[in-house]
Amino acid sequence: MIKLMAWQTELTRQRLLDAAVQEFAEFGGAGCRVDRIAKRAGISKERLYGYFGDKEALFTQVLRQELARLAAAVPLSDEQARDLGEYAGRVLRHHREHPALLRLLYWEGLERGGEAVVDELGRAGYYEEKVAAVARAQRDGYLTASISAAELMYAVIALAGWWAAAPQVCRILTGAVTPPGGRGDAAVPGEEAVVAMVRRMSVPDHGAGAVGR
Amino acid sequence: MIKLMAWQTELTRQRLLDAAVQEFAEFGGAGCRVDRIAKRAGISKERLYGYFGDKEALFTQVLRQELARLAAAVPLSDEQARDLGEYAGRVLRHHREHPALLRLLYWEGLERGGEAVVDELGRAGYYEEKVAAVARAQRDGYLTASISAAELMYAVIALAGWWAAAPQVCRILTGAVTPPGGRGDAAVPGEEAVVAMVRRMSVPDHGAGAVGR
DNA sequence: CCGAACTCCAACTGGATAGTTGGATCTTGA
DNA sequence: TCAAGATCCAACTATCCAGTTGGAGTTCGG
Repeated sequence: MIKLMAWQTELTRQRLLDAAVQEFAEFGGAGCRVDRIAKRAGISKERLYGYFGDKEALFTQVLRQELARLAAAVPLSDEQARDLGEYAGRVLRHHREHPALLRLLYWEGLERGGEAVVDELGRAGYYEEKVAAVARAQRDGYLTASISAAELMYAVIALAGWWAAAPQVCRILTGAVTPPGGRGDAAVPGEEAVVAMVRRMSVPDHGAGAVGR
Repeated sequence: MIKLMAWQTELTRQRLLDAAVQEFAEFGGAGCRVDRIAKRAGISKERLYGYFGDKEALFTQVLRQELARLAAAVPLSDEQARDLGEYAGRVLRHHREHPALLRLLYWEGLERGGEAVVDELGRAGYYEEKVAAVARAQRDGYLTASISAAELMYAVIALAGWWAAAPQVCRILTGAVTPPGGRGDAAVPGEEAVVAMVRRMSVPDHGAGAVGR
């Protein structure tokens, strides 16, 4: 008989995981503190080690779970791929609502980007699907063929998410210099602007484009 | 009489600073190790503390010096602002040749992005100049006016530099999944693609645009 | 009610690391 | 040749932090 896990164990585990996501997103792998995670979760450190083994394993777990979810978070059907700008807008909105995941992605990139990364094959699937959808939209004349599908996806992701990687530059760019000891807010680029930029860059080259008509 | 600094002191200092740039770029503020910096520089740790005080001060120094240089690195005259794509290409090339500085920028963004940042006012100047140049190019009809100058600059910087923030995603996007224990290379987007994307998004809206003709 | 598993907590260990110190050696200007 | 300051180096201290342990309280199934 399999143990039925009555009790709160699943909840406890989840609380720890959630706290870890927040902590890692805020401080990264090198800057985070196990004690802080436990305190944040309201769970004893002993439990954390009981469930996850060690900090490294917990980090890996967090990355695997959250970044796979992130890659799959904003779907892209063939239909939708015909207006990449709209898609970029949705990606931007998603990131704005879940900035922690975006930061997680960047920590992973800076701290471990050189090595093979957690669940690389699995995550690759999500991106491949989207690139393929874009390629089909190009083939059918809804998007320019003068830029590769992968590079169009690159542009979408970069434009929709760069602000979280360098918020200080965004603040400077928009002229919102942080004055007293105030915590400068995110300074996300305007959604309409991102939508417009991606549309303009991806629109078919001339004549009877099918997009928008 | 001012002390003339004969001796190698300036060189010693510079070696330490250079090593610190490399170390910080590689590991960030939380992950770097003072001993490693000293060893990398071939200078004793004692000297490092003699010159810079402590790790925090050294980090601040590195950020101030290198990131101000980075902001000023790729100039943008009014003339050049008329072809933003070409400018994006230059920025990309610069980043590709000095990836350490780009990583420095991202570490700063992730670790300290929320707070007011080193030399924010000084650095703002460099960006303001460029935004202003773009705005003039828009006013004169060389670039679309449908996207704000600041947001166009945002796009240029994001497209030219995002790859270093999330190299793992770039690797996945381009299908170059890291196989053995191999250190996956940077997977920088193609320069022509970036140039093309920025040109397409910034081209004047219709009719007698002055660009490229 | 009992035992097993869950939980807490505080104290502890061990290793890594920031920063210091003292003494030896070398460089340079006078 | 001398003094001052630059450099090295190895050892040292103090702290921080990951991970462990033991004991006590709690909650469930039976």
